[in-house]
Amino acid sequence: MPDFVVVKAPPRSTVVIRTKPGSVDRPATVCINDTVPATIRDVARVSGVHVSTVSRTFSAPHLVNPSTRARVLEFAEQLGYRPNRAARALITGRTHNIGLIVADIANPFFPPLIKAAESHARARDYHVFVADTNEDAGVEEELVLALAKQVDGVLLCSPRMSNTQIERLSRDVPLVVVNRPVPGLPAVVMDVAQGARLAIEHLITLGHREIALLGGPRGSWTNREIRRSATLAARAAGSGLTVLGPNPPTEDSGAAQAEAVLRTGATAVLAYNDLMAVGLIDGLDRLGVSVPGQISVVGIDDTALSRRTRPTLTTVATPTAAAGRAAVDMLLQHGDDRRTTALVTLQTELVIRDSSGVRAS
Amino acid sequence: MPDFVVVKAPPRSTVVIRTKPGSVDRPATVCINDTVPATIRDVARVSGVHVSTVSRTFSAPHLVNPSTRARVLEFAEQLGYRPNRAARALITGRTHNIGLIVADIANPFFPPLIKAAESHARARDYHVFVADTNEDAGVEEELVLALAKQVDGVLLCSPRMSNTQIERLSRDVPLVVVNRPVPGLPAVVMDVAQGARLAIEHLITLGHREIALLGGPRGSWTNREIRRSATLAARAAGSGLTVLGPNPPTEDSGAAQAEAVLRTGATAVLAYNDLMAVGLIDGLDRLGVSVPGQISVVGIDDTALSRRTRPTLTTVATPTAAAGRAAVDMLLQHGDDRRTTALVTLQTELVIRDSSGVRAS
DNA sequence: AGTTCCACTGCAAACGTTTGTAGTCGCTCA
DNA sequence: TGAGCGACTACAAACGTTTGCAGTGGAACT
Repeated sequence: MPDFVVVKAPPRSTVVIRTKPGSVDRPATVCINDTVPATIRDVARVSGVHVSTVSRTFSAPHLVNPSTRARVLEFAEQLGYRPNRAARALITGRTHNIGLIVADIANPFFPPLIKAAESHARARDYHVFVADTNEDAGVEEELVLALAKQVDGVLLCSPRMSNTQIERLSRDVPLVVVNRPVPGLPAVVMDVAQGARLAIEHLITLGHREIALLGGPRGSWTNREIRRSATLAARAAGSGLTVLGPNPPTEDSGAAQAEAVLRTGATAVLAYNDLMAVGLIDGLDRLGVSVPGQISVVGIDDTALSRRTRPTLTTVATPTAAAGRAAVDMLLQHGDDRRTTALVTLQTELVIRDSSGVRAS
Repeated sequence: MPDFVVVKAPPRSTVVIRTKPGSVDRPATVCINDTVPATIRDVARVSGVHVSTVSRTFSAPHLVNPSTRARVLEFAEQLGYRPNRAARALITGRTHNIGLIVADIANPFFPPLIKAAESHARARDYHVFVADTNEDAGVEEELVLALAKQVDGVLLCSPRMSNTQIERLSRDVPLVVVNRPVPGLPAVVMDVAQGARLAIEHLITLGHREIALLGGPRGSWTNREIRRSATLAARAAGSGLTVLGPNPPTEDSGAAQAEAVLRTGATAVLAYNDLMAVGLIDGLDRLGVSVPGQISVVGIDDTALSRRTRPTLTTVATPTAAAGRAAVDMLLQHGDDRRTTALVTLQTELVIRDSSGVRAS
């Protein structure tokens, strides 16, 4: 039973009056301050122990006597004490923050990834900075540098930078790359090659012999993979594949390519992502071309969109949430041992819906 | 012309050798360390000035001699020096970070808001923590508390907490609330009342006399506003309005309410948000009810979805990006003067698309 | 020549933590 | 009885900055 009370009162400082002459080193009245947050020092004063003991109560509980610990915790609770992570970071060098850099938050591919990464990180007591580069490599670099001192690592999602740039940055801060393998760095990628192959095979099974590939952005590794794999799969089946692009990975861009797609004479199209596929369907619709009646369209990513369009979209499902979680895990593991490299490849699968159909004769 | 050179070499510490006996206090050879980041102290040593001068070079340039400043900047550049924001925060009390707490990142309402807020904040040299509460008030509170020490303020988007809770939290950290007015706190809200009125009037103009309101989540201020305003508008026109709910603001929930909507006998529905509207349309479709043939459906938010559904969705457009920017502005203004209160109300407008039509006779 | 002022720079304390080292105390064991 | 040990706690330095204060030298004014 502590022989002092906790009251509310205005000014800074925890120690106010000593009523009992006996307790010289512990205040009899404690002043909870409403405006200035309590520090470890306040807790120490009130509970009559040294700050280091309070510190250990939180960061190494097994080193402090259970009864002392209980008392400290009680006062910490009463004072509303919360450790200052910035101060802790200053001395330990670990911030318990991570950075998450994406090309475009509004692109429906990313929110599930962000959500999964954030909740996974928080479950491990990490907070997440989210930043948007607007598909700009320069912004990407600046952002990593700006965040470097505030985080224990950065998740670089679908970066548009060069490998060299990325490697250089990785000397300033641990990096995990998502959606692209970078030699010497941990990365998590989706097996889009497999997905693209499945998509092409699906279209060929439906009788299509001339297929168009609606390409994505220039810097994208995913784009190159899709192209490589689709070309191979088409050739293996003796079908033609016409590649269009590079194009920005947006809905508008997909719509704008509708005429170009028609000119290729293809009866089926594989698009770089759902967004472009949806745009393309709209564009074709405006030209009076029906999907899948006259042309089949397949997307990639299986974003929330794909179930909502009419016709619903056949697409390659990429496990974005799993990728977010995996990336966080790799970052937190590799925090110290930065030399370790690993490449996690996540499987993709084809989701057949209504936008692909048998070739019109 | 500085009489020392900059070379690459492995170990910590900037000062290595003095070749010229004359320059006792400035190193002749400088060791750029690849693994440990340069501190203000390294820059000071190399440029032969005190740390405080280096500090001022960055935080109060007008106080340092232009030529000194130039030299310091040059060496800072060469050493790759970047100020440590955590250390700066520790002493200034300002972190240059803000927190952004949303109910569900994957809800298409939020990404545009997050994107706008992040880019607006970054333009002002602030970084943004994004966190997701999964629509849980408890998580909300915990998150604000956890973030409090690391940020200069928090944007609370569509909070599910009680006003009392929010007010209590606002004593720990400056808060700006989005999508809900809280007495005594700065907030930015959308004029959904106006939007709901416009929607109801639109439906009435189309001949509908029995309208259903598909309500949203319990804690939502927006939900109450919509209900209040829709009721008023319907009554003014002598029409009936049946309110359903509360419901979770999700697509599934909208679909699940399809039968309940039919039972009300309404020929038109106003939904709490686009997500529910889209779900409802699906649900009705599954029951063989056509939209807008038999029932008209109007959403709220004008998310990216609404243009992509078939039929495209008539909906109330809320300026989410503008709300994000406004909230950031208010937070950054009110940082010091927390007593100031302000309520920014953003206009909404009705976007008429294909999901609403004249009442079937 | 002396005074005042200004522009600039150095000094040192502070911010809230962590952590290596050095006690102190009471036990156990020989 | 005294050495040794284990459990606990105090001390103090450190992390990388900012900032009030004091000091310096020189220019301008009287």
